[in-house]
Amino acid sequence: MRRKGHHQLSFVFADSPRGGGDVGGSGEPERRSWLLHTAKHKTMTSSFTRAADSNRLLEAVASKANLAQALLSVVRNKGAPGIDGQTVEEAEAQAPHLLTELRRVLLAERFYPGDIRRVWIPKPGGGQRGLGIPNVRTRVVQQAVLQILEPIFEPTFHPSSHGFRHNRGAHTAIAEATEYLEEGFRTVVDLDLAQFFDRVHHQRLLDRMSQRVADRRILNLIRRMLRSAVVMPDGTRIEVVEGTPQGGPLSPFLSNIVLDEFDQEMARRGLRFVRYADDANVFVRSERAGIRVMASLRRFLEERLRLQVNVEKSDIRKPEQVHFLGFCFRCTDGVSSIEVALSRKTKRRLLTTIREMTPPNWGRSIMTCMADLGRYLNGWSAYYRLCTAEVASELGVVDAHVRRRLRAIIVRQKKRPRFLFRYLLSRGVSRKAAAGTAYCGKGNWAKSNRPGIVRAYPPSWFHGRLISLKARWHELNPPRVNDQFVLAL
DNA sequence: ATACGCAAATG
RNA sequence: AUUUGCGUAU
Ligand SMILES: Nc1ncnc2c1ncn2[C@H]1C[C@H](O)[C@@H](COP(=O)(O)OP(=O)(O)OP(=O)(O)O)O1
Ligand SMILES: [Mg+2]
Repeated sequence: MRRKGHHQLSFVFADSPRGGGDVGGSGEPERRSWLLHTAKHKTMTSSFTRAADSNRLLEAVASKANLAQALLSVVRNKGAPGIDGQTVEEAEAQAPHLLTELRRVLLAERFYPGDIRRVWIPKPGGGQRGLGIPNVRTRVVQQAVLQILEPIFEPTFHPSSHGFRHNRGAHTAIAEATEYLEEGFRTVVDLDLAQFFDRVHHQRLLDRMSQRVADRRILNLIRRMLRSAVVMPDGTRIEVVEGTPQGGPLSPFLSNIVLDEFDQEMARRGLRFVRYADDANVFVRSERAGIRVMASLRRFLEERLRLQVNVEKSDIRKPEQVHFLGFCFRCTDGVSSIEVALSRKTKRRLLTTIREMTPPNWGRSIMTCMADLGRYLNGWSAYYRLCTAEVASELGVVDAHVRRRLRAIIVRQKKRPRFLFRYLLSRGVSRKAAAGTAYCGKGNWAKSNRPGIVRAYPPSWFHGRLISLKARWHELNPPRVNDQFVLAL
């Protein structure tokens, strides 16, 4: 029962103000420097109210420096406006006024968070994800709370929790998972929660926070923000009894507080696990153990934490079958070493985005296409660089595929076979090879692989103009020599 | 070393 | 929210 409302989608991701009427260049960099300046005294504020048992945490949250810092990061994120329509640019323009106003209203405990705007975006695996976009000013408050509470909770979170945390991420998570597999725990209990953020239990969360946070005013503030009603794209207003908005800067942190209880329980049972947000992988030695662990952990989650397990995503899997953070694992028989490989979904998605970014009917110049592709492939390889060397060698065929897609564009841009023939000659291809490409009588895709065009655009031509996934892997994986890292430049 | 900006990825 | 890569500047 999907509703219309897709037209609002573009609004959410509407990029910042390229076409906007910012005429007077006056003050644009000025107010930014004002923000930077007032955000500077961060060290002072955090020193006197760092302790969790402090009764004056709200003063720390509402300090000018902290609010300025919070506004800066909200502005940097360039998010969409909330239900009050205020954009991040407007908020930045009114920064001095906004900050004093927020400070006043927060300290008086009269901050009104306003409703949350619901926006539907498509999920990668099909279905729709309901984002909750709070007002910009509310996002600033959430960010301000985050900056104060995070240092308090962060040190007590479990080391096997890697999602949304400082100095942790997918790479540390995969590293830890690989360790467990190498130790011989080669059955994976993969647990994913259903609609995780939407089902966070408010009272449970606040109770757990109250064990560490003495200042009740902070808890009341968070409670009020959690209870914000949601306004659907069609205007219907819905009261909220559970969940934390997917789009609030504080939400990921709150979700870690909720699932920290789960981490402690798994640790208490002596389980080896890696958790990233609502995706938990538990490593056991046998399938029998896996079945037992799956059942008991599921009971714990559903009965104690009141969270529902997503039965479609959750299962007991062999390392080759898992899809964890985009990776899967390969156990070479006998040897203890584990290969980190691209999961099937990841491979498929890589190829489809390459295909989408290189349409045969590309209208602009081939160089802009290669620039776009380069940006994408560069970021892609930065993330997937931690796959093992064996996998990296397979990336060579992807590179070749990319080159062929680009050659197909070049071929098509020459419209007629005769033009292509002459163009190939001009690039120094022999008459025979040029004719074999231009007049082969096949389609552009077939032509893109023929010797004529390949000789006009050989791999060496692409070298330096377009990044190669395989080459990037070798650049990014630090070449190690005798326990010493060598850095060029 | 710090900070800003762009990009990719995970959830 | 976090991470990583690149660029710029002090
Ligand atoms: N684009 C996003 N913006 C903000 N939060 C997100 C985003 N994607 C994921 N999250 C957060 C909210 C989700 O509840 C949580 C877990 O993600 P995910 O498992 O993919 O979806 P889900 O748990 O909400 O639904 P599902 O039932 O499909 O598992 O991560
Ligand atoms: Mg989930």
